[in-house]
Amino acid sequence: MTRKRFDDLDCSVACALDQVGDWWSLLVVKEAMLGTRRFVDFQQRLGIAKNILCNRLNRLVDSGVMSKVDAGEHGTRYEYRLTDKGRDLFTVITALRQWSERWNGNRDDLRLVDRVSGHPIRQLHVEGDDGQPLTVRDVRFEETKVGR
Amino acid sequence: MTRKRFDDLDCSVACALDQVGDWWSLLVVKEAMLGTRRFVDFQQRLGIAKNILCNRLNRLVDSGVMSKVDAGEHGTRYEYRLTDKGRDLFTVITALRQWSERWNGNRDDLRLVDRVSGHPIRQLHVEGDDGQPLTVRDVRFEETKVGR
DNA sequence: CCAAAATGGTTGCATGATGAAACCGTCCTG
DNA sequence: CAGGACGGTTTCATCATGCAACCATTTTGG
Repeated sequence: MTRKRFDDLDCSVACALDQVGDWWSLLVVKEAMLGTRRFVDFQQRLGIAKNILCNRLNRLVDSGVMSKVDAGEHGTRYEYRLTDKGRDLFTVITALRQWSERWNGNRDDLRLVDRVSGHPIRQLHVEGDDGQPLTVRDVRFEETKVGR
Repeated sequence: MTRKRFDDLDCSVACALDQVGDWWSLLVVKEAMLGTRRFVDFQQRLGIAKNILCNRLNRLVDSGVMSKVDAGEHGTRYEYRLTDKGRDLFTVITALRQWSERWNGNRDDLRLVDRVSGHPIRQLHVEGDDGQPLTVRDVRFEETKVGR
Protein backbone atom coordinates (compact mmCIF):
# COMPACT_ATOMS: atom_id res chain seq x y z
CA MET A 1 0.00 0.00 0.00
CA THR A 2 1.21 3.43 -0.80
CA ARG A 3 1.48 5.97 1.94
CA LYS A 4 -1.77 7.72 2.73
CA ARG A 5 -1.93 11.16 1.16
CA PHE A 6 -2.88 14.11 3.29
CA ASP A 7 -4.20 16.34 0.53
CA ASP A 8 -7.74 15.26 1.03
CA LEU A 9 -7.83 16.06 4.71
CA ASP A 10 -8.82 19.69 4.16
CA CYS A 11 -6.17 20.75 6.62
CA SER A 12 -3.30 23.13 6.03
CA VAL A 13 -1.14 21.30 8.52
CA ALA A 14 -1.71 18.03 6.68
CA CYS A 15 -0.93 19.75 3.42
CA ALA A 16 2.34 21.07 4.82
CA LEU A 17 3.27 17.66 6.18
CA ASP A 18 2.61 16.20 2.77
CA GLN A 19 5.45 18.35 1.45
CA VAL A 20 8.00 18.39 4.26
CA GLY A 21 6.60 15.96 6.83
CA ASP A 22 8.88 13.00 6.39
CA TRP A 23 11.97 12.03 8.35
CA TRP A 24 14.49 13.73 6.08
CA SER A 25 12.99 16.68 4.21
CA LEU A 26 13.15 19.25 7.00
CA LEU A 27 16.69 18.21 7.83
CA VAL A 28 17.70 18.75 4.23
CA VAL A 29 16.11 22.21 4.35
CA LYS A 30 17.82 22.98 7.64
CA GLU A 31 21.15 21.89 6.18
CA ALA A 32 20.54 24.13 3.19
CA MET A 33 19.99 27.02 5.60
CA LEU A 34 23.46 26.36 6.97
CA GLY A 35 24.81 26.98 3.48
CA THR A 36 25.02 23.47 2.05
CA ARG A 37 24.28 23.36 -1.67
CA ARG A 38 25.97 20.33 -3.20
CA PHE A 39 24.65 16.79 -3.36
CA VAL A 40 27.75 15.26 -1.79
CA ASP A 41 27.79 17.76 1.02
CA PHE A 42 24.19 17.04 1.96
CA GLN A 43 24.99 13.36 1.84
CA GLN A 44 28.05 13.53 4.03
CA ARG A 45 26.76 16.05 6.58
CA LEU A 46 23.43 14.28 7.07
CA GLY A 47 24.64 10.70 6.63
CA ILE A 48 21.69 9.99 4.35
CA ALA A 49 21.67 7.28 1.70
CA LYS A 50 22.23 8.60 -1.81
CA ASN A 51 19.05 7.22 -3.30
CA ILE A 52 16.97 8.68 -0.48
CA LEU A 53 18.69 12.04 -0.77
CA CYS A 54 18.08 11.98 -4.50
CA ASN A 55 14.42 11.26 -3.92
CA ARG A 56 14.05 13.98 -1.29
CA LEU A 57 15.81 16.65 -3.33
CA ASN A 58 13.61 15.85 -6.30
CA ARG A 59 10.49 16.07 -4.18
CA LEU A 60 11.60 19.35 -2.64
CA VAL A 61 12.27 20.74 -6.10
CA ASP A 62 8.88 19.47 -7.30
CA SER A 63 7.06 21.15 -4.45
CA GLY A 64 8.92 24.42 -4.97
CA VAL A 65 10.92 24.37 -1.75
CA MET A 66 14.29 24.09 -3.47
CA SER A 67 15.62 24.72 -6.95
CA LYS A 68 18.27 22.86 -8.94
CA VAL A 69 20.67 25.11 -10.81
CA ASP A 70 23.64 24.31 -12.99
CA ALA A 71 26.89 24.97 -11.20
CA GLY A 72 29.48 23.48 -13.51
CA GLU A 73 30.24 25.19 -16.76
CA HIS A 74 29.44 22.21 -18.94
CA GLY A 75 26.53 20.44 -17.37
CA THR A 76 26.56 17.73 -14.75
CA ARG A 77 27.39 19.73 -11.65
CA TYR A 78 24.47 21.21 -9.81
CA GLU A 79 23.59 23.26 -6.80
CA TYR A 80 20.46 22.84 -4.76
CA ARG A 81 19.27 26.14 -3.33
CA LEU A 82 16.33 27.16 -1.22
CA THR A 83 13.58 29.10 -2.92
CA ASP A 84 11.65 31.84 -1.12
CA LYS A 85 9.15 29.18 -0.11
CA GLY A 86 11.98 27.11 1.30
CA ARG A 87 13.60 29.99 3.15
CA ASP A 88 10.20 30.75 4.66
CA LEU A 89 10.41 27.42 6.47
CA PHE A 90 12.85 29.18 8.79
CA THR A 91 10.01 29.89 11.18
CA VAL A 92 8.95 26.25 11.26
CA ILE A 93 12.47 24.98 11.81
CA THR A 94 13.15 27.58 14.47
CA ALA A 95 9.93 26.62 16.27
CA LEU A 96 10.99 22.97 16.18
CA ARG A 97 14.48 23.79 17.38
CA GLN A 98 13.28 25.92 20.27
CA TRP A 99 10.70 23.33 21.32
CA SER A 100 13.34 20.63 21.34
CA GLU A 101 15.73 22.78 23.34
CA ARG A 102 13.03 23.55 25.90
CA TRP A 103 12.02 19.93 26.44
CA ASN A 104 14.96 17.76 25.44
CA GLY A 105 17.83 20.00 26.44
CA ASN A 106 20.23 21.61 24.05
CA ARG A 107 21.81 18.87 21.98
CA ASP A 108 23.00 21.29 19.40
CA ASP A 109 26.39 22.71 18.71
CA LEU A 110 24.89 25.72 17.02
CA ARG A 111 23.48 28.92 18.42
CA LEU A 112 21.37 31.27 16.35
CA VAL A 113 22.33 34.90 16.72
CA ASP A 114 21.31 38.09 14.98
CA ARG A 115 23.98 38.67 12.34
CA VAL A 116 24.32 42.36 13.02
CA SER A 117 23.88 42.63 16.77
CA GLY A 118 25.32 39.23 17.68
CA HIS A 119 22.53 38.74 20.19
CA PRO A 120 20.54 35.50 20.39
CA ILE A 121 17.12 35.47 18.77
CA ARG A 122 13.84 35.61 20.68
CA GLN A 123 11.65 32.68 21.55
CA LEU A 124 8.76 32.31 19.13
CA HIS A 125 5.30 32.91 20.56
CA VAL A 126 1.84 32.68 19.09
CA GLU A 127 0.33 36.09 19.67
CA GLY A 128 -3.12 37.58 19.49
CA ASP A 129 -4.18 40.64 17.64
CA ASP A 130 -2.88 42.81 20.49
CA GLY A 131 0.47 41.06 20.77
CA GLN A 132 -0.42 39.12 23.89
CA PRO A 133 1.08 35.61 23.95
CA LEU A 134 -1.51 32.88 23.43
CA THR A 135 -1.45 29.23 24.38
CA VAL A 136 -3.55 26.61 22.66
CA ARG A 137 -6.15 27.07 25.40
CA ASP A 138 -6.49 30.74 24.54
CA VAL A 139 -7.59 30.18 20.97
CA ARG A 140 -10.73 28.93 19.34
CA PHE A 141 -10.97 26.98 16.11
CA GLU A 142 -13.72 28.62 14.13
CA GLU A 143 -15.30 26.57 11.39
CA THR A 144 -15.64 28.44 8.14
CA LYS A 145 -17.23 25.72 6.01
CA VAL A 146 -19.44 22.82 7.00
CA GLY A 147 -19.42 21.17 10.41
CA ARG A 148 -17.34 18.10 11.13
CA MET B 1 17.44 -1.94 8.09
CA THR B 2 15.85 0.04 10.84
CA ARG B 3 15.12 3.69 10.29
CA LYS B 4 18.11 5.86 10.88
CA ARG B 5 17.97 7.52 14.27
CA PHE B 6 18.54 11.22 14.55
CA ASP B 7 19.75 11.31 18.16
CA ASP B 8 23.36 11.14 17.18
CA LEU B 9 23.23 14.09 14.85
CA ASP B 10 23.91 16.61 17.62
CA CYS B 11 21.07 18.73 16.34
CA SER B 12 18.01 19.90 18.20
CA VAL B 13 15.96 19.88 15.03
CA ALA B 14 16.91 16.27 14.37
CA CYS B 15 16.08 15.42 17.97
CA ALA B 16 12.64 17.00 17.61
CA LEU B 17 12.00 15.18 14.35
CA ASP B 18 12.91 11.96 16.07
CA GLN B 19 9.93 12.47 18.36
CA VAL B 20 7.30 14.06 16.14
CA GLY B 21 8.83 13.97 12.66
CA ASP B 22 6.86 11.23 11.02
CA TRP B 23 3.80 11.46 8.82
CA TRP B 24 1.22 11.02 11.54
CA SER B 25 2.50 12.24 14.91
CA LEU B 26 2.00 15.96 14.40
CA LEU B 27 -1.46 15.35 12.95
CA VAL B 28 -2.40 13.37 16.03
CA VAL B 29 -1.15 16.24 18.21
CA LYS B 30 -3.04 18.78 16.12
CA GLU B 31 -6.19 16.68 16.40
CA ALA B 32 -5.70 16.55 20.17
CA MET B 33 -5.52 20.34 20.19
CA LEU B 34 -8.97 20.38 18.59
CA GLY B 35 -10.24 18.48 21.60
CA THR B 36 -10.07 14.87 20.44
CA ARG B 37 -9.20 12.48 23.25
CA ARG B 38 -10.54 9.02 22.43
CA PHE B 39 -8.87 6.33 20.35
CA VAL B 40 -11.88 5.86 18.05
CA ASP B 41 -12.24 9.59 17.48
CA PHE B 42 -8.60 9.97 16.42
CA GLN B 43 -9.04 7.00 14.15
CA GLN B 44 -12.18 8.23 12.45
CA ARG B 45 -11.23 11.89 12.16
CA LEU B 46 -7.78 11.18 10.77
CA GLY B 47 -8.59 8.06 8.78
CA ILE B 48 -5.50 6.34 10.19
CA ALA B 49 -5.13 2.58 10.50
CA LYS B 50 -5.70 1.30 14.02
CA ASN B 51 -2.33 -0.40 14.38
CA ILE B 52 -0.51 2.73 13.24
CA LEU B 53 -2.55 4.95 15.54
CA CYS B 54 -1.81 2.58 18.40
CA ASN B 55 1.89 2.75 17.64
CA ARG B 56 1.89 6.56 17.35
CA LEU B 57 -0.05 7.11 20.57
CA ASN B 58 2.33 4.82 22.42
CA ARG B 59 5.34 6.65 21.05
CA LEU B 60 3.86 10.03 21.90
CA VAL B 61 3.17 8.81 25.43
CA ASP B 62 6.69 7.42 25.68
CA SER B 63 8.25 10.69 24.63
CA GLY B 64 6.11 12.67 27.04
CA VAL B 65 4.01 14.50 24.47
CA MET B 66 0.74 12.85 25.49
CA SER B 67 -0.53 10.99 28.51
CA LYS B 68 -2.91 8.06 28.76
CA VAL B 69 -5.46 8.35 31.53
CA ASP B 70 -8.28 6.07 32.61
CA ALA B 71 -11.63 7.40 31.51
CA GLY B 72 -13.98 4.52 32.23
CA GLU B 73 -14.82 3.69 35.81
CA HIS B 74 -13.60 0.12 35.67
CA GLY B 75 -10.59 0.08 33.43
CA THR B 76 -10.46 -0.37 29.70
CA ARG B 77 -11.60 3.05 28.53
CA TYR B 78 -8.89 5.62 28.16
CA GLU B 79 -8.32 9.19 27.18
CA TYR B 80 -5.24 10.48 25.46
CA ARG B 81 -4.43 14.03 26.50
CA LEU B 82 -1.67 16.44 25.64
CA THR B 83 0.95 17.11 28.29
CA ASP B 84 2.54 20.52 28.73
CA LYS B 85 5.25 19.38 26.34
CA GLY B 86 2.59 18.43 23.83
CA ARG B 87 0.64 21.67 24.20
CA ASP B 88 3.89 23.52 23.64
CA LEU B 89 3.95 22.13 20.11
CA PHE B 90 1.26 24.72 19.38
CA THR B 91 3.94 27.06 18.09
CA VAL B 92 5.34 24.44 15.73
CA ILE B 93 1.94 23.48 14.37
CA THR B 94 0.93 27.10 13.98
CA ALA B 95 4.15 27.83 12.08
CA LEU B 96 3.45 24.89 9.78
CA ARG B 97 -0.14 25.94 9.27
CA GLN B 98 0.76 29.53 8.45
CA TRP B 99 3.54 28.46 6.09
CA SER B 100 1.16 26.16 4.24
CA GLU B 101 -1.49 28.85 3.99
CA ARG B 102 1.03 31.33 2.64
CA TRP B 103 2.35 29.01 -0.07
CA ASN B 104 -0.32 26.44 -0.79
CA GLY B 105 -3.42 28.50 -0.23
CA ASN B 106 -5.86 27.98 2.57
CA ARG B 107 -7.09 24.42 2.35
CA ASP B 108 -8.42 24.47 5.85
CA ASP B 109 -11.91 24.81 7.15
CA LEU B 110 -10.65 26.17 10.44
CA ARG B 111 -9.61 29.63 11.43
CA LEU B 112 -7.66 30.32 14.61
CA VAL B 113 -8.96 33.23 16.62
CA ASP B 114 -8.21 34.66 20.03
CA ARG B 115 -10.81 33.16 22.33
CA VAL B 116 -11.52 36.37 24.18
CA SER B 117 -11.25 39.03 21.48
CA GLY B 118 -12.38 36.88 18.56
CA HIS B 119 -9.65 38.37 16.41
CA PRO B 120 -7.37 36.23 14.25
CA ILE B 121 -3.92 35.48 15.59
CA ARG B 122 -0.75 37.13 14.32
CA GLN B 123 1.70 35.65 11.85
CA LEU B 124 4.69 34.10 13.58
CA HIS B 125 8.03 35.80 13.00
CA VAL B 126 11.53 35.02 14.09
CA GLU B 127 12.69 38.13 15.87
CA GLY B 128 15.99 39.48 17.07
CA ASP B 129 16.82 40.74 20.50
CA ASP B 130 15.23 44.07 19.67
CA GLY B 131 12.04 42.62 18.24
CA GLN B 132 13.01 43.21 14.63
CA PRO B 133 11.85 40.44 12.27
CA LEU B 134 14.70 38.27 11.01
CA THR B 135 14.95 36.09 7.93
CA VAL B 136 17.34 33.20 7.65
CA ARG B 137 19.79 35.55 5.93
CA ASP B 138 19.83 37.82 8.95
CA VAL B 139 21.10 35.21 11.36
CA ARG B 140 24.41 33.52 11.94
CA PHE B 141 24.93 29.99 13.19
CA GLU B 142 27.59 30.24 15.86
CA GLU B 143 29.45 27.08 16.70
CA THR B 144 29.74 26.46 20.40
CA LYS B 145 31.65 23.18 20.36
CA VAL B 146 34.06 21.81 17.79
CA GLY B 147 34.13 22.74 14.14
CA ARG B 148 32.35 20.67 11.52
C1' DC C 1 47.89 15.11 -21.48
C1' DC C 2 46.55 11.15 -18.88
C1' DA C 3 45.04 8.90 -14.74
C1' DA C 4 42.50 9.27 -10.87
C1' DA C 5 39.13 11.19 -8.14
C1' DA C 6 34.85 13.84 -7.62
C1' DT C 7 30.01 14.41 -8.82
C1' DG C 8 25.37 13.09 -9.26
C1' DG C 9 23.15 9.74 -9.89
C1' DT C 10 20.80 4.43 -10.69
C1' DT C 11 20.14 -0.43 -9.50
C1' DG C 12 19.56 -4.58 -6.60
C1' DC C 13 18.83 -6.58 -2.36
C1' DA C 14 17.46 -7.31 2.54
C1' DT C 15 14.72 -5.44 5.99
C1' DG C 16 11.46 -2.25 8.20
C1' DA C 17 7.16 0.47 8.06
C1' DT C 18 2.53 0.99 6.42
C1' DG C 19 -2.54 0.11 5.34
C1' DA C 20 -6.43 -2.91 5.24
C1' DA C 21 -8.97 -6.20 7.22
C1' DA C 22 -10.03 -9.75 10.49
C1' DC C 23 -10.15 -11.05 15.10
C1' DC C 24 -10.50 -10.57 20.36
C1' DG C 25 -11.49 -9.68 25.33
C1' DT C 26 -13.64 -6.39 28.26
C1' DC C 27 -17.19 -3.05 29.20
C1' DC C 28 -21.49 -0.66 28.64
C1' DT C 29 -26.35 -0.43 27.06
C1' DG C 30 -30.97 -1.53 25.72
C1' DC D 1 -28.64 -11.24 28.13
C1' DA D 2 -27.39 -9.93 23.46
C1' DG D 3 -25.20 -6.70 20.80
C1' DG D 4 -22.35 -3.08 20.15
C1' DA D 5 -18.58 0.16 21.58
C1' DC D 6 -13.78 0.41 22.89
C1' DG D 7 -9.01 -0.38 22.56
C1' DG D 8 -6.34 -3.03 20.94
C1' DT D 9 -3.38 -7.35 18.35
C1' DT D 10 -2.39 -10.22 14.38
C1' DT D 11 -1.73 -11.33 9.60
C1' DC D 12 -0.55 -10.26 5.14
C1' DA D 13 0.63 -7.71 0.87
C1' DT D 14 2.95 -3.73 -0.55
C1' DC D 15 5.85 0.32 -0.05
C1' DA D 16 9.88 2.85 1.88
C1' DT D 17 14.45 2.72 3.65
C1' DG D 18 19.50 1.74 4.15
C1' DC D 19 23.46 -0.18 2.16
C1' DA D 20 26.57 -1.33 -1.24
C1' DA D 21 27.89 -1.71 -5.91
C1' DC D 22 28.04 0.32 -10.25
C1' DC D 23 28.23 4.09 -13.96
C1' DA D 24 28.84 8.14 -17.15
C1' DT D 25 30.58 12.52 -17.16
C1' DT D 26 33.79 16.24 -15.40
C1' DT D 27 37.20 18.04 -13.03
C1' DT D 28 41.81 17.88 -11.03
C1' DG D 29 46.63 16.52 -9.94
C1' DG D 30 51.00 15.32 -11.52
